[in-house]
Amino acid sequence: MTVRNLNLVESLYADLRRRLQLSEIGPDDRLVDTDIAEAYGASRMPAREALLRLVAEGYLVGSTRGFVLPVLSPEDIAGIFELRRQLEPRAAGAAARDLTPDAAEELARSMERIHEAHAVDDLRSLIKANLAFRNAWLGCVRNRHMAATISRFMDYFQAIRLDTFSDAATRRVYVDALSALFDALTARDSLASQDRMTAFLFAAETAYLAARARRVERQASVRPGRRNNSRTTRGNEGT
Amino acid sequence: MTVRNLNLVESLYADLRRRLQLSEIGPDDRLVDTDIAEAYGASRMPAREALLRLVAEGYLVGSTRGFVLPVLSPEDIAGIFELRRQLEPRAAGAAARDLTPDAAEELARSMERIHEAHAVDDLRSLIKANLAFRNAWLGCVRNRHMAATISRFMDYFQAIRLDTFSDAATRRVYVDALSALFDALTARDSLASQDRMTAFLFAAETAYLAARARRVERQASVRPGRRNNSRTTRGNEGT
DNA sequence: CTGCCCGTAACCGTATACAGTTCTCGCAAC
DNA sequence: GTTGCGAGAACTGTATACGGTTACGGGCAG
Repeated sequence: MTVRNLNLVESLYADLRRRLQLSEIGPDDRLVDTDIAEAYGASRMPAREALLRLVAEGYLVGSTRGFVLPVLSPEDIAGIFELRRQLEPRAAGAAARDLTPDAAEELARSMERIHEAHAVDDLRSLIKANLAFRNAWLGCVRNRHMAATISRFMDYFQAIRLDTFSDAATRRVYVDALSALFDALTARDSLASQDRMTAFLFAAETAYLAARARRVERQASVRPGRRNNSRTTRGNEGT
Repeated sequence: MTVRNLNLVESLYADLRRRLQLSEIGPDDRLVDTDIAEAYGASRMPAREALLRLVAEGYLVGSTRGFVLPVLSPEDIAGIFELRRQLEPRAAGAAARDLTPDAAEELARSMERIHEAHAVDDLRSLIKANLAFRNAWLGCVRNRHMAATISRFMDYFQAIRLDTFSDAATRRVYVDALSALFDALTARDSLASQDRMTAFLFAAETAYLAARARRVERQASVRPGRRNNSRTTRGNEGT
């Protein structure tokens, strides 16, 4: 039991990250090391280390009562999207150039699923297909540091994906922009891919800000003041 | 003893990172959690967690015999510099725009120290002044994610700074490029800062590659084949 | 002298234990 | 009904312990 396949903390980390990407962990969830450890049949340490790693990477913040999702400030959001605009157009251009046939097929499949899910309001499927689409083109980016960095900044927004996609009109704009990007990528047109990625990012930022506004408003109405629930977020964002 | 100021692993991490930045930890050093723990009067766990965090961020790789510096492949180097070229010109432009008087003074002091250290071949001082220069302008970058990301990718190259600076001719080119950047920054000229940062990065890449070649050559001559010392690097670069 | 083999020590990964801190909830007073 | 307070639970941070794996080095055979 001591060593199953290889490295317990690694698999715990991977699974937690997957759950974050799939939006399975929401803003109201609290992650506690003992719970996770129990769920995986491990002890506290591996769970704790996996959580701390997620904290170090900015996916979670520690509080005195479990680990929770960070609340991104408007400055954070603007900053992260500024970064993404610096990196992703370039990466998309590279992906268009180095696109493999397999990846092109995967992109097409994912795009198809995105359209379907969008049509029938299936948010879960939409999130999954969106993730598959992302992984497909990022997989063609040769620069692994570039791909990893982009992945990381994308994931900051995965947590409230459900909110992002809940509004059909906003979602429409998002899907259209993605569709245009898809065309450029599969045409293997680097320049067009760059441009459309830029456009897509602006659409994504708008969608995110709208979702965030809805969420804040909802929270304000649900919680009529009583008991300040201010997280003692002493998180760090280290790096 | 249990809680000194706040968070032991945090201070261990910070100190280790500082030592990495100051090139105090070289490619031949092996970091072992028990040693570090003892040196700081703590137990293994905090030391271990600090080390694992450094591994997760790509500063170290774990082996079965302690933690060591990763050996960057040519692809890694090219990739990281590609990233830096995407980010740092933009950041330098922002810094030029938002430069504070304090920061300008600090830049001037650092630049002075860089010239002095360069003149007298004082590599340690050069590294320190170089770091101070970097921190001064990065401190004016409002986008904290941008600044943090840049810092991180810069630090990948700190480990063999001594080698980078050991050759006077190479160093000359490096310092000249930095000097040009300094002029643009203190003139608060965003466009010129962008351009000169781009030029500086090419100079830095050249310097790094030259240093790396020297190091590889030196290693090859010292170690006449015998006993492959291939680190079992199962490190990951997670992110 | 050289190459192989095996014992040993070093080091990692995981588990368990304990102390300190902070939130929560119930209870009592107003 | 509301508010203040205190005991206990919950959770984190750190320490210690143990088993397993792998590199290292000395001894023996060739």
